[in-house]
Amino acid sequence: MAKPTESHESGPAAGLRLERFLPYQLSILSNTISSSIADTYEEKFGLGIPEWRVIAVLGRYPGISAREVAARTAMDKVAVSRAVSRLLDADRITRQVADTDRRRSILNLSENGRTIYREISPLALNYERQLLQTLSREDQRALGKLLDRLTERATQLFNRT
Amino acid sequence: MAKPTESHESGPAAGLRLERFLPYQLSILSNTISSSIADTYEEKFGLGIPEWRVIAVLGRYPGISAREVAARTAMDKVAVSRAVSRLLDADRITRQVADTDRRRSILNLSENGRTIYREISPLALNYERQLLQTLSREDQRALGKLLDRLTERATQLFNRT
DNA sequence: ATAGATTAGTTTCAGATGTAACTATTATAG
DNA sequence: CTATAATAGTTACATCTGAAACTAATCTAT
Repeated sequence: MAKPTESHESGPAAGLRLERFLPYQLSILSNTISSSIADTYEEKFGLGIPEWRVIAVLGRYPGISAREVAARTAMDKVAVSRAVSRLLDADRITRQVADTDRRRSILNLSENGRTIYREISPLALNYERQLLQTLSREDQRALGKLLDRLTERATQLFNRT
Repeated sequence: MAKPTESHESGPAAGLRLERFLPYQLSILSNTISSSIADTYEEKFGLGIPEWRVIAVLGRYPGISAREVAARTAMDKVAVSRAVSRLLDADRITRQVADTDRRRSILNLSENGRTIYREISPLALNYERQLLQTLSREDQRALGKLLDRLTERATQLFNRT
């Protein structure tokens, strides 16, 4: 595999190297992690990431509506609807109609779903721990802050037309 | 919107809060940034992210093959193939057959493609700059290192069956 | 030289995803 | 009250995407 001649470019584009470009780096990192996790969820529980997110949030906030699930998972309502319908099919959650507002659903983990939640949560946390092991405590804290700040900033930049 | 009762859970799953879960945070951040950028590329140049990545890498490494593009963009060969065929249709790149190996293609930006590259690169870099503005120089450097280290680590963890 | 294995790239099929349209219900303005 | 708007959730459609099968060319071992 011959090393390709690097362009002797200069001018406006000279600084753009994909592998140093933050959005690209983030995308690679996020995809690597997500697909690694997705493989585990899929293999062990037959769960996709959207379904897993719904379970995670229902484990923590029982009885919320699909709308609230969407808000807490950054999924859109269509994705939630689909995930919910699969989880219902597999008897992993239950749904009732809210009697105060009959448009609204009340979602809960079924016994089955709770079992999955209890089994999968430690796996998730363990995976995260393994990832973070490569960083010092201090770096871990720093990372969290940096990501929070960037997320806020990205949302700002995104929301101006 | 009533605040949902928080689960009084304890035990193995007690620590899992989605919004503090690194894979989730990364996914949100990456998606926010990517879709913000994608909108710009799409609106101004009619380019999707895969096409943009191919252009970016060909701008820097003219004459490489589809296989090498894939290696440098972390796209799979199918995605590259599709991006290449769209770029060819739009006359943004050229393709010749390598005479040393007639399976291999030799890809280059067309004049048209070079123009796009020159226009879009500064936009990309500018967007990145705007993002990073929220961080001090030092934090920017720290971020880069942290992401590199995590990426390496994630690849490790991912590649062991 | 030639059979089998590898590699580059494309095509196909099936499932995932996003946008917009739609249904049912509740809220609001007059 | 009633008409209109707004909200929760689902469905339909069109596009995207990944995995696997496929084609063509090259390599390798005998």
